[in-house]
Amino acid sequence: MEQVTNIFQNITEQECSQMMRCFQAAEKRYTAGSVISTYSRDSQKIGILREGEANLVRIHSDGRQTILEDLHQGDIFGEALTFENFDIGTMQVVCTKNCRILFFDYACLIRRCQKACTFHSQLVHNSLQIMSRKAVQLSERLEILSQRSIREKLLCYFSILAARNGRETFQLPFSFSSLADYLAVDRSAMMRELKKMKEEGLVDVEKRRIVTVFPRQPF
Amino acid sequence: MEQVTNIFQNITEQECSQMMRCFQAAEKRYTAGSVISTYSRDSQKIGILREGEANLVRIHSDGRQTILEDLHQGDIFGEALTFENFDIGTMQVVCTKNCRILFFDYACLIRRCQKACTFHSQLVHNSLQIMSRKAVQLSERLEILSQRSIREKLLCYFSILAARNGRETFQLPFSFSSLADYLAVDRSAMMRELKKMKEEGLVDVEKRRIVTVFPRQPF
DNA sequence: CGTGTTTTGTTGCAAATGCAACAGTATTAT
DNA sequence: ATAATACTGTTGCATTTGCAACAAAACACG
Repeated sequence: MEQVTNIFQNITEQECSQMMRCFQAAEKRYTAGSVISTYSRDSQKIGILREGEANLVRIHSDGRQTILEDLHQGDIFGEALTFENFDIGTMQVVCTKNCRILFFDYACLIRRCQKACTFHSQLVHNSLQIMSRKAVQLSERLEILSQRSIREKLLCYFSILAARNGRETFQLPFSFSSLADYLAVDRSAMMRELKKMKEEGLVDVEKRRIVTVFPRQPF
Repeated sequence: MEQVTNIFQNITEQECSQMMRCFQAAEKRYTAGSVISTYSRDSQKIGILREGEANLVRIHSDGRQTILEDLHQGDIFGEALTFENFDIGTMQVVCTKNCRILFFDYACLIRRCQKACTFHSQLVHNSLQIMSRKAVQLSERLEILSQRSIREKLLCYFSILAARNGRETFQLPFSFSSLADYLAVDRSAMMRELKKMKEEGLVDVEKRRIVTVFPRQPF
């Protein structure tokens, strides 16, 4: 089974452009830092991030704002998908890099158009896939953050990476500083703990190459 | 705009039963503790939790298992939705309470059936809604768990509840013990911090009724 | 090549947190 | 009504963690 990363996956270039006409899709460009606000009351648009990066943020009453999701290439977003039963106006999509975004009517996605495009169910399938993968990714990070200690967080994350790589050796996908952010812990405290773990022979770290030495299950 | 909590929302009883015949849907019952494992290779089923509670868990190679999602009434799940591009076999749905689950073919959801039911797009809409709400809920919890201190976690969660309720007073949706679990902190440490916050006049707590006293923005 | 910037590695110290344990209260079941 | 169970509130203590600060190393770039 193939991984769906793009909402247009398994839809040919030709079908795609046909569909875009059919959907009256429009592509827009945004510069880093700008806010996407094309939400009109009568026609709900959904956006597809073709290029760049953006955040879905909530603006709190006290002025603080928190990032609800970070959107990457291929992600879909829109009032119709996330803003429902939230105070619109408290939610925004903010570009963190220059973005290219494709908009089309949400109604087109869930309903077959008049021309009854055959690839329509593929589109729905892809949307569901993208959204469910996101849920799993979020749950994974939640699982890590709900560990109590730095050591447990590291081990939890490492075991996920190891599993993903199919062996007990793997490459860290980012710097130790970012790792600390990802685990939501203090960097120096994390380094200290990592050192201890090395000394105890739990892991082997050289550069960003990690070798986990998990104790065998006794059973 | 109405909140979608049920995949059959805005679909009449009659349409629903018609659709169920059309989909060859089948309802099954599971007792608390049992594992749902009706995933066959050729026909991908999705499940709808009509009653009860269940967890989507991953079984790690070291025997540990972690909860990826907890499923409640109205949630949808299935290999087609979450298990793709994961090692099936490492993922299970485990009932935590007695459950009533409705199964039908995933293909039916994304593709119109032969009889071209008109309420089909409503079904797709509902599915997308349920899944996107889940993503927002998960992000919300992530936002909370990425706070560094117990105090920050409490305040973050409280401000979400307050915003949700539209005022600075609200009711805790669960016990303090569960709250500690939700925030992934030690219960006694949380009680201690809560007491301090009361003493400092930051919050007012009586039973499960919380009144937040956030300092006014200066500007 | 040199220079400015980011990342890594360390440490002392104060504060926050988890753990264990216990008693009192509320809630539920029998 | 009574027993059993779950929840609340509290405390002492050891440990972990965050914070601040600094130096060395690695990297980026003109």
